[in-house]
Amino acid sequence: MSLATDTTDQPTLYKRIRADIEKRILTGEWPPGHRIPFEHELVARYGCSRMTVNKALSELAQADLIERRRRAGSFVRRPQHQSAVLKIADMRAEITALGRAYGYELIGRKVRAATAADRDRLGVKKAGKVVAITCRHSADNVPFAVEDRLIDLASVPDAATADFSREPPGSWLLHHVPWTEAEHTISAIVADDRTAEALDIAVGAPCLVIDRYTWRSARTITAVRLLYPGDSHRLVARFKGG
Amino acid sequence: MSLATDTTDQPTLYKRIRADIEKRILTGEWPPGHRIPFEHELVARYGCSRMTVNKALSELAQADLIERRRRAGSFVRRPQHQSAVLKIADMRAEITALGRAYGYELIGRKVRAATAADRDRLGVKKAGKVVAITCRHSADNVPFAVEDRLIDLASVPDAATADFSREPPGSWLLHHVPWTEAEHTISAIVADDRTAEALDIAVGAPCLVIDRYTWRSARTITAVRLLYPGDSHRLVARFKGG
DNA sequence: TTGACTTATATGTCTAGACATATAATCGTG
DNA sequence: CACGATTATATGTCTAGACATATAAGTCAA
Repeated sequence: MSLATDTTDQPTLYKRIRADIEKRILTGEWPPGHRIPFEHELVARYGCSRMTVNKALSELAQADLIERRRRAGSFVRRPQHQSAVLKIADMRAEITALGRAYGYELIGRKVRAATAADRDRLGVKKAGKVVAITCRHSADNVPFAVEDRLIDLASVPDAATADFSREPPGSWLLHHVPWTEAEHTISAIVADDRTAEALDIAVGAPCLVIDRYTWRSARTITAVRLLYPGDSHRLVARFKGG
Repeated sequence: MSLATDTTDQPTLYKRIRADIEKRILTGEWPPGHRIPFEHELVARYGCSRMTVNKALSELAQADLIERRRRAGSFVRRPQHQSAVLKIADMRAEITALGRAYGYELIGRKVRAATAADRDRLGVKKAGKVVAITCRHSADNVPFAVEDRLIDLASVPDAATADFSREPPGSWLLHHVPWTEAEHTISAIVADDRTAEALDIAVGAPCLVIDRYTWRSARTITAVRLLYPGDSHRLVARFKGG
């Protein structure tokens, strides 16, 4: 006998249970520290099997909204107020999503033996060959970002012969390297002469910097630095509220 | 008869299945587009019930590593190379995590009727009272960030009487507002006179800006702008690789 | 009071089924 | 050949059990 199934069962049962609990947490009805009803109580309330409420609670635990402790129960977690999910979209997707025309231009490309600076930047010890690429992304023919990239040819030999004059190296890598992990570092600088010219901004104007370091199973793939005009571009990160 | 359970079963079965598949994806053995064995095949391979492999695959789907399509099967997804999880930690936690001494200093605090600019910043229509707070966070007595915050008193009446001279408003809110959602915007500016003085940097030096807008169930709580010296501070975002 | 031992219990995982549902593939028909 | 109807099938959800395990709480002795 399911009593609390008032809402039309458009979503599935476990999703409704999850949404139900989530709502109570987000509205503050169940504040941090509050004990969620035990699984057997929810089973009784929703008139379903334990596996169903378990699935709902497990997902809430995975989303860090609740904490589950054996023998003790499930508790609303304190919000990690200041953590966020930042989505740095693919450059083309990012620009077209703004309803603007994407443009790409290769500025420089060079294959060379890795210098000490290159090795340091890629985080590799052994000497080897690398490709250094400089290019520019634009939106409606206005410079949007300049990209300065290093690809380790020991990890991605094909990059030596790839044609980056039409396809951005980021897109090319996305299609040629199966799966990667990455670390981003965000900082700010002021534009030097070269940057100012490339982005068509004033020398001394603020720039947002994203350094991305990418690897696959402990093997370095690429290191890239993206420079955005700081006053026009914005990264938006939305806290995952479920 | 479980054949492929070679590894010692320290973790649980579904976790081993998940890790197994994840490894093949991350190493590139199963590239994007590759079809994962059907559930019934995995059931046979691991000698377990369907619910167990289903749990493993569901979690991989939730992590966006695979895509599941009815009748067709489960497929390795193309890596969303450039999306990332950015963790903006609590200021105190962030600084102490760096092994540095956290310092806090209230610069200004004022309760006032919301001006048009305040309402715009908070995204509210009706006039009401707000608290405006300016403060500074430091690491080892060196300025780390300046904070400029607006709290909507209609949502958080207690903030009118809270003592922000010792406790940073961020921490106070964390303990007094049950659960919130937030949106972050990251940009770069150059320091003006006031900022330069507060952060003890040169006028014209780059600054990283984080604007955070926080609400709870469609109700505005606070809007805050954090300014970091751009060359010394870095936000690190790690791609979730599972 | 303190520490070691025991017990009760909530969660964690797993099973062997079931029916629902979306859709790829096939089959027929015009 | 093109297009609509049918069918087969993989996933999605759910059940009613089971045993494992961590641990809060209670018990008892030093």
